[in-house]
Amino acid sequence: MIQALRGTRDILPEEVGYWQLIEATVRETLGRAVYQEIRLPIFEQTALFERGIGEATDVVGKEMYTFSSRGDKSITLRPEGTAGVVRAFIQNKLHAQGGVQRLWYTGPMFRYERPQAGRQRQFHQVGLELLGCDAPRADAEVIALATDILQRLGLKNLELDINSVGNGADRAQYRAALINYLEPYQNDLDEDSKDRLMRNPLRILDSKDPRTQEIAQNAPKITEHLSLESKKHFDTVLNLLSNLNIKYQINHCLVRGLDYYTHTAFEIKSDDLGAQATVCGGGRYDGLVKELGGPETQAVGWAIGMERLVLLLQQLKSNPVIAPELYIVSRGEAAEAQGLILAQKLRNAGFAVELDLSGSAFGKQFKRADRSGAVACLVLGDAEAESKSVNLKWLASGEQQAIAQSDLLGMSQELKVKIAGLKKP
RNA sequence: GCGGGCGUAGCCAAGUGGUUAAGGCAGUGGUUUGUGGUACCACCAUUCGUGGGUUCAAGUCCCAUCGUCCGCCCCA
Repeated sequence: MIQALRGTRDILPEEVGYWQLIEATVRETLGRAVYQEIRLPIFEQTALFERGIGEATDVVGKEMYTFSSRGDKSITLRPEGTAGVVRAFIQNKLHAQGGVQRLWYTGPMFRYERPQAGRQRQFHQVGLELLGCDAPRADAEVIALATDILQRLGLKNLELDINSVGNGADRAQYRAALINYLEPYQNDLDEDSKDRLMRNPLRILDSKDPRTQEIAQNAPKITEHLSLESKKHFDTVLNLLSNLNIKYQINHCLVRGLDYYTHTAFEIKSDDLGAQATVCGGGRYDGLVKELGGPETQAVGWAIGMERLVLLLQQLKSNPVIAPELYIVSRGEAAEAQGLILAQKLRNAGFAVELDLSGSAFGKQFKRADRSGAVACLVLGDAEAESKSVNLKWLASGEQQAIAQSDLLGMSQELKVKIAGLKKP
């Protein structure tokens, strides 16, 4: 048997209701904030990610699906969305429209990793980018939209962690201070952290190794090494969040894994997900547009992991099912033909109609009608076919009434009201 | 990439070397050939993820492989 590749998954009808709920909530919430959807290619030139995300990051270093296409061009399945949005922003000269660009996207991303709960090789994100604004209000708006979406989905037990990684100069200065602090402890650090000491010392703060954590505890904090301007930006963002009644905690160890982040970095986490706890991650990336060849453009954004959101929603509510309102039971050649026509007409009139195609005994068809969750049956046998009528049977009460087929559509308003009243919530 | 757990029908499972692989849900047929929801009856794995091996005998032990889950790592 040929099966789906490791780390990929089928999303079956029993699960897809959650996805649709998330998509509808995102579309509505972001629509109200006047963000525009953007749809982008799933693969790009490898150089886009190498330059955008950073050569030293794990994502670029060991997790990309990279291959050469005919003609030797190196292409990569996108491991995240921001680099592509920025590429499109530059290529289509969206900056020429002036003002800010508010964009969102959704779709599959690809990273070659060991699969785990909440972690696939093909996974899905919905993400948002606000380009062309350096005001702290932009950071706050973007974070508020993320918490809105999660709240409207009914999710509880979420925590917002926030930190500032400053601008390039702040970071260089902090990096030196951190290395200076860590060097005496070099031999006490875990293996990964030793490797990172020169390459990417900020990530050491994130280590889960107990001894390393102990050392990191007393490390200098980046917020103490920010320039006045950076500090002011961070404080303002925090203030604005408080004004919006958004609870946060400053996490001095929060350092995101992609190189392009500047100033604000944040994560929304859940305790109900195991090791892959981050539902939403994002931050400001003031240097990326320029780095990729565009004009100097400040920007801020985030991405939400859809699979992780689905996992949380599944703990909260059952999958919305699509039940028919009307179920058509028919038997006999003429009746079956008429049933098909009625089904089409009723569907066009706005009813959810399931047609029993089995041709089996009436008893069996009624049994299926029951299980389908339908409110009423339309029954057609030889007698009804002969008289061009139909038996309308209400399944809860068992009441039946004979109706001329030609009268059925004229009654549709009345039927809709009655069905709505009888529908199971 | 590293370490560990698991893999019996569509789903949940019992089974711990002795030969017919429990049970439940779902499904199909019947009691009921024009009327359902209940009940009862029957059917539903020559086979235990896959491939090798050990043994007189393997779902049960060993090896490999695939998948899945947990942790590391990474991140959404």
